[in-house]
Amino acid sequence: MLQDQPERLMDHKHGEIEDPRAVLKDYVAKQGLKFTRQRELIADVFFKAGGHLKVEDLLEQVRKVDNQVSLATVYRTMKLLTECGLASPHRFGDRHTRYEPAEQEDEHHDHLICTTCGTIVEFYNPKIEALQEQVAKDNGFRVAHHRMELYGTCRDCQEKKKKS
Amino acid sequence: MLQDQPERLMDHKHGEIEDPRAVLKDYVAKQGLKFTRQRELIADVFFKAGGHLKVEDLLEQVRKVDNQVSLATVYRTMKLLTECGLASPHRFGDRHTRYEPAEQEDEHHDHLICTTCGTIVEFYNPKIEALQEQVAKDNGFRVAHHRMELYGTCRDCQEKKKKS
DNA sequence: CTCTCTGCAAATTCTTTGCACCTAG
DNA sequence: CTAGGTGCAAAGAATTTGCAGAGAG
Repeated sequence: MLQDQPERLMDHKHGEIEDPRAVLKDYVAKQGLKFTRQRELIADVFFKAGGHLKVEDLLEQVRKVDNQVSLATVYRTMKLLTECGLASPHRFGDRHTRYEPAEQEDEHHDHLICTTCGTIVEFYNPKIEALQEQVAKDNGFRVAHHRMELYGTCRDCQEKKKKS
Repeated sequence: MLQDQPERLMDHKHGEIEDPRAVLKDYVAKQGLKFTRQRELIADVFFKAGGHLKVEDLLEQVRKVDNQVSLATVYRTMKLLTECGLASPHRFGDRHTRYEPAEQEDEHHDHLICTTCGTIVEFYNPKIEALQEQVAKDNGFRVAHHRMELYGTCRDCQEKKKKS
């Protein structure tokens, strides 16, 4: 099951925001908030990791550097990163919220998820995107965002299953 | 926000299982389980409602008939309906699990969701389905199921927004 | 210095579970 | 009769929040 596995993350990186730390610093300054040691650390860890992490995973990574950081601060910081457009929350098969770096314009992607080993692969298919727009239009909707997730078995897990 | 609104449900029905109550009765018998008053009632209410209900909504409906039924029983029954292939859980933007009648083979559909009024519209687009298969194949995945949700504003809410 | 942050623990929200009584088969 | 089911209340799990002391600007 997807539930509680150590996860292998995708090996492909998607378009990233130039300097997320700077964006955060700016946002924080403009709002009269503070650029704290914890926020810096959490943001750094998050962007280094590259995505699809549960808050708990993030905390674990963060604590390797500073084990005083609390879970609440990680939650609060991820919410802040979401507000300033640097991260976005996702929910896949399990009950945890996972964050990934926010997409740039035209950098949107969808997900392939292996329900056996938990691998998450990103993809982008312009034909599908176009058809989605069409479907929305046909139904009178203006689409703000969407999600598409294909759940199944990855190549490795298919082969392992054959052998056993 | 989608969060806590009274919801308007879709006005279109999709392919349904002939006699869900019979399927449940069968399943229950085969497993040495029991076909109780509560299970019957919950299943009836669920199939009459047609989908996208939160467990809480379901309980509310059920209690109109028998207000002794407990939330726990509704949870347990929906799990049972899921096991016997009559219902499937979904999670949209908010934090509630919603159930909808299970899809028949080739009766799959996806969702358009209005984030203003909560309306959910179902659709099916064979071209998109085919492209999804293709993408999966290209990535070495065998797809078991998928979800696609387009979030945006429905026609009515777009017009209301213009006026105000 | 001041106002925001942080860590902690308690509170919330949704969902699951243990248990004593109840009921379908 | 006798599993299995139900209602209730308590437990869990993920996330949020109140508060008093800590720290950024």
